[in-house]
Amino acid sequence: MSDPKDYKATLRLPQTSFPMKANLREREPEILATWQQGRIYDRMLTAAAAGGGAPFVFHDGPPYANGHIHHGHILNKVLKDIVVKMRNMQGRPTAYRPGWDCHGLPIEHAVEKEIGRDAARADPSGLRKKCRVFARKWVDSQRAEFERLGVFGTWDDPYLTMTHDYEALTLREFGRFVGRGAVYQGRKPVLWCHVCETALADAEVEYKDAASPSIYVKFPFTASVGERVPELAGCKGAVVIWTTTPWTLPSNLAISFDPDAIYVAVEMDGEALVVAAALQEAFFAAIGRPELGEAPAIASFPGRTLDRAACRHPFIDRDSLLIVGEHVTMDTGTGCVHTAPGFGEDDFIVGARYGLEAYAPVNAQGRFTSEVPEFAGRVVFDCDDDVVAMLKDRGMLLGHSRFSHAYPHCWRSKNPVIFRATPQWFIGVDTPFTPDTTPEAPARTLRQGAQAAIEDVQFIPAWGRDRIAGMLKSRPDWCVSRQRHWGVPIAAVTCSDCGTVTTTQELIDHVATIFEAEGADAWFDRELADLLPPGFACPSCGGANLDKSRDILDVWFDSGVSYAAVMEAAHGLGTRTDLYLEGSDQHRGWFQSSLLASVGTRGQAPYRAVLTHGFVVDGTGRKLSKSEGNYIDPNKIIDANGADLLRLWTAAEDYRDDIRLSQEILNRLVEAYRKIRNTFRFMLGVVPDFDPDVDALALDAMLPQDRWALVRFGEVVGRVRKAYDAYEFHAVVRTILDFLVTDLSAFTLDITKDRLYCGRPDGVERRSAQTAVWRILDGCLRLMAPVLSFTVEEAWSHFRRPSGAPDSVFLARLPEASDYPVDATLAATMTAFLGVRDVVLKALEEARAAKVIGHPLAASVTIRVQAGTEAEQAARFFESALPELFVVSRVRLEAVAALGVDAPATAEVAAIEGARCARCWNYAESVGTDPRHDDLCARCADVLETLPE
RNA sequence: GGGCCUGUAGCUCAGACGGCUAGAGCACACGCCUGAUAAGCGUGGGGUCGGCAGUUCGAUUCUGCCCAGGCCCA
Repeated sequence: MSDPKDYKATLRLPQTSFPMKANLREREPEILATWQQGRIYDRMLTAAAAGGGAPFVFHDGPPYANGHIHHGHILNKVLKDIVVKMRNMQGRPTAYRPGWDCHGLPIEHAVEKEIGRDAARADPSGLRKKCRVFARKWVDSQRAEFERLGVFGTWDDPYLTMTHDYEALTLREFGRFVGRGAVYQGRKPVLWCHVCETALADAEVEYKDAASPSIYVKFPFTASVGERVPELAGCKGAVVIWTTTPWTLPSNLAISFDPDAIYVAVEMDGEALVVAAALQEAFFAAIGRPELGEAPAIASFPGRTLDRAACRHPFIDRDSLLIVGEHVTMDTGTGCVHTAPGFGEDDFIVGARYGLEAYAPVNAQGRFTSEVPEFAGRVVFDCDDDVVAMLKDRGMLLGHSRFSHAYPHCWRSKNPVIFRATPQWFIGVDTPFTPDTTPEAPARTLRQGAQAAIEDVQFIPAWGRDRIAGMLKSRPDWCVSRQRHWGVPIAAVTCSDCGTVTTTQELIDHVATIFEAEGADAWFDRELADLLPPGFACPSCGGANLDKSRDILDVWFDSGVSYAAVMEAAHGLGTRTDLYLEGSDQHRGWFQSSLLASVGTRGQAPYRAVLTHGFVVDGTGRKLSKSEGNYIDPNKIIDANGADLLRLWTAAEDYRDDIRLSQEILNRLVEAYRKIRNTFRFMLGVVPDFDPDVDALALDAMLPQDRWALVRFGEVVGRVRKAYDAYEFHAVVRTILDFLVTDLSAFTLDITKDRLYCGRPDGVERRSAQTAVWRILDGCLRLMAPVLSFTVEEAWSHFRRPSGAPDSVFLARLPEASDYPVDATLAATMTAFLGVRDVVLKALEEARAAKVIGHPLAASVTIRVQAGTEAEQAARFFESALPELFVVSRVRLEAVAALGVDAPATAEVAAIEGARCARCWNYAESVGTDPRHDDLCARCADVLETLPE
């Protein structure tokens, strides 16, 4: 007789070339290369289309082509990729054409820094060419980073908002708004540096502490005040405002009140002063009359009472309208807010509601124009003291001090900036119109149209609709012009004879045609005469002395028309896409600009569904920032653990809320990843000699416990598919992981080891287990492919597939629940049985603790169940398999009339007597009964006889 | 300050017309195994369901306020 160890060679122990160590850092790039060489993305689309399923139209929101990608990009792109792969694997061909937003200030800013401001100003065309190169560089960089994540798409043919055709289309879409009369030229306050003589973007200002004058000013009542508030009829008095910019007082057109707040009129020195009740005390203290802080009011009324009444301007011969606005706050001042629509954003918005003009008698150098004769020609900041003096002379000044606060300064000149109303182009949201595409529809405004359109959109999560609706409700007209160079120029001309500024759809279409051939650079490079339609003249005076407009379009307009540029124009995929998927900041950004662009021209939303995800935050829920030290470099994660870990992270977290990222979370995910990988590996290891075409057993030939595994997996498949359809990827991961851990690793795979290792290689017992494992592995791989793309593809390449199965998992379909048996009776029996099993496992643990046994195969178990219960029925059903199901050597089952405990069963564990089979390690009475193998059980002896030497 | 949203064990997630001792996986502790081995199996501990009020016979689940955090505005 030989050494017992030799029997190991007679077992079918797990064997696979799929390595335990993932080493994704090296392996993922190899897999990427095979995808590229095999054109797997293209073939995936073809395979999906083969089933005749309806295409799913998905449209990528373009990231900004500047800088390396960060976690937010990763989250977003991987979510999109999961959608694309999942849909294709459902048989719905889903193309993914990534895009980039290429125009705009940040790039222009960066290039300007590089070449210097003077050079940029002197040669806009040269600046644009450098911007184009800069954007292209980052497109290439980000593309490589996105591809490394395993994201499928037409990376060799992305859409860029700076290509000729895109620029032309952007302008044409703008022309459609012009054509229907929705575009007007108006004025709007923008941040302005009077030293640089230029408009600034928010990103170009720095806030620094500065001391400003702080003054309280009286605006005397007109008779209208007494008409609204009877107590004040015929009474001498004034509304009191507070400001830190005295120079804006000549431009005051109104005073804003909080409509709901209570205001009081308090007598001081024979005069009624109106301030907010909440600020009465602070106000009188500030002007040195604290004794009036709690003085009784002559009158008390909500702000709305004074709506559209008027006061007199303190030193100019005109009225100041009393209005209400929600921007009024009660933290400082008097609650009565000085409103100069030409010099403040809030002022402008609230003023527009009352039809007040953006009055701004200040030129580009920051000097008053002749409209303000007292100060004409002087820089506004230098006039503060004189304004104060003038107020004092007229008895309109109530208090004067210095006030230190954060004030915006120009990033370049370091001078304080002002808001200044400048000419801009607007798309009116309250102008009624009829969309081009549905001329028969009744006219309505862009606002109304957009509000109606989102009713027909599915929002995931549902509150997205409320959020957009809230913004639509209060949004002002869309200011679409910018005083910049890097963008799509607004094709407009100024008549040097009469000063009229003109743009028409005809002009725009003509220019757009030139852009198609030469790009928007043509506007800068060519003479105006070359750009105009033949015979074009000033529509106002007929003059031909025209100048080019130097404004460009808001980049949100560029990306807002991407649905038209990409889906309609390029792919012919119709005017409405199935899904937009972006971060929740895009409710104000791209979701809204796209909505307005589409509703304004086509009368409908550009999307059928909008999915939003939250932002990436750290382990405690705070935003990530490099200065806070809570930033984890994504490249380090990829280097250490592979892109699949980031894909798993993306999928495993519930993106509807903010998504947390921390080292602990990554560590947990690494554990989960290992579990998944090891389980795949084990399953691959037990089926290397299983040919699904010839070795698979029919369901009724399988052992019931194996059949149950398929029933159970069918439930998992159903749940996972439902989760995919609802875009609940964290439920996908959770469902699969729980199944893998609980049902497979700890049960099915554990209990079938004996049959898989020791059973006759082609015997029914072994083939039954292999059939279950093979089918579950096959299904699991396909289910997980959209998430763990690299790992699954790797596993798939080590997996023995049926003949004719595709070589890439992405050419396969997701499994369907109907691929697996449904057997409610078997499922219920197993559920009852698992209750009994828990009792046995606990008893085994106690026996282990008491040193009665070590390995469970050394145990003999006696279980008692109550007669007539589900537990008895289940135990009887599995009676012959009980040792296997408990992984013990012997089980005695007894049914008793009364169990006496509140449990489905009781169990007693004893150390087993007898001999242990040297091959399968079971203690069996049959050991030694076969004379040819005196150290083996009967089963193993039989098996050994059938094995070739 | 406003709009929208979030807050259940160390981590990721379930849950509930308001009603039994609030669940799972991981992590942790202890133990077993050494024929999934930089693996595998078992058992166990752990939560005043962000806080405070209110409605109710009863609230983690409904309402209000507060605190913490996020996005977008201001």
